Amino acid sequence: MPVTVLLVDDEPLVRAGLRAVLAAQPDIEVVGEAADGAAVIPLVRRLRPDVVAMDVRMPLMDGIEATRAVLRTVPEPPRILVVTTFEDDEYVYAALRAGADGFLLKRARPAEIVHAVRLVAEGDSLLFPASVRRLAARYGNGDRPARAVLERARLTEREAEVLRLMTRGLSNAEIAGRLVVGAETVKSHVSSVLAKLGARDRTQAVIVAYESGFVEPG
Amino acid sequence: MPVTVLLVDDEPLVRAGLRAVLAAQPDIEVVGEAADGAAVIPLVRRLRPDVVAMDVRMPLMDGIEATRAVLRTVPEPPRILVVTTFEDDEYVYAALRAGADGFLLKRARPAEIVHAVRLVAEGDSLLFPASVRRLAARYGNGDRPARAVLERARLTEREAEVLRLMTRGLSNAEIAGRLVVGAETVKSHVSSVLAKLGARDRTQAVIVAYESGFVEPG
DNA sequence: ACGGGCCTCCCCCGCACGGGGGAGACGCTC
DNA sequence: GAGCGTCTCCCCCGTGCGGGGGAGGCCCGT
Repeated sequence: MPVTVLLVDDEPLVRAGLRAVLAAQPDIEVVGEAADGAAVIPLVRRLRPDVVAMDVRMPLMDGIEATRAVLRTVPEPPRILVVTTFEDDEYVYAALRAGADGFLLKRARPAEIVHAVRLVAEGDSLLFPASVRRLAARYGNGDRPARAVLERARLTEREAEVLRLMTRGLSNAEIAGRLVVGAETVKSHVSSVLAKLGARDRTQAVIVAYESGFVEPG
Repeated sequence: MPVTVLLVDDEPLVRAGLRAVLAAQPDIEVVGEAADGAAVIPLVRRLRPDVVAMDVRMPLMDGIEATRAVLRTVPEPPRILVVTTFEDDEYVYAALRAGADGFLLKRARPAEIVHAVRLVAEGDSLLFPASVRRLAARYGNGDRPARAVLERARLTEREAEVLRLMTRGLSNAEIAGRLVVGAETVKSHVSSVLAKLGARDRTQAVIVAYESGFVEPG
């Protein structure tokens, strides 16, 4: 049973490119396309794709709104992979708050694109992929509703515990003391957390934890 | 004009100790004492201290509630320095959300105590003092209202900008690229931010930024 | 004219961090 | 019994990070 993907982008060229890259994979099937966010919901209901590759900038309804709409109205909604350009970086965090599961740069190499679709389809998050790391948002005056992204990041109990302590500002050594395990063990868990979250370092992991609602701040 | 301090702790011994340490300083004056949070508000209104050294655990009204009450009801409220024990670590973040300006361990050395009072009185924050670094909260199911602690942390424009980029997960080199300055310059600003926030590393700084409302997450 | 704050950049230095490997023990499912 | 995931710990290694200094230029207020 292949991964089914719905492409949403206002540029036919981009859709064609994505289709070409993804359809070349035996385990991925492009089941539909849409040119605007407004058309996404009925398509999702009908096609029930596993993943929606969602462009950010679109004429009628942008990707953020569309993401929010899909997640709010469709039961058992698909994973949302937001497709951005380098210029859209300010939308990254807004999209995360809207409930997106991953980000992908249009200029990413085909292998990265395929990888991202598979990852998100499997329930993992891809919040700071290598190609997005250089991005940063100016603001991101976002939208309140945030889905618990990390719940689907497949963190194990131990990893979640380690992440929680990371969000309290503890160093690896301090975490080791708290959990009464070796420092090498903590490093191991931290590495897993970073990989699963797509974070480069503990700071990015903590940011993801806050933005995704893993911790509730003031 | 010396710094005026109000001591709030249910243990007379602790009050006496704080009084002895602080009164020995020529620039610090202890103007009053209270044994419970419930007695704080009228005392603050009457004495108008610069700093309230507030214990966390107290019989009638704890330090968190008292902090919130003071900041809500008193115009031009004093700075709140929360005095904790090693066991009270779970209250640290709740206190921060309530609007506290700094934290201090009772077991801290006299010089550290004096330093903390001066820092907070000057408007700086002391959120991760050296003596509190080993602490960590389990949860911190806190209270929504959070005062903009960082507004009084005396960050310069540039420092605030650097902190903002830190909260977006950027490395020093990336920040340097964004601001079109040298990497050494960024390091300098980062160090200033860490010092002013009492943070040990950029991760703690980002946590403080989130907890204090410097960034609004999802 | 002088000081003070801010921004900029420089040096040296130690260390925690994170990547890339591997490996043994346990419990689970098939 | 074999396989898998989790948790635990180990190695090496590079480097980004942060502390500790310092220093020059700029604006601003007195």
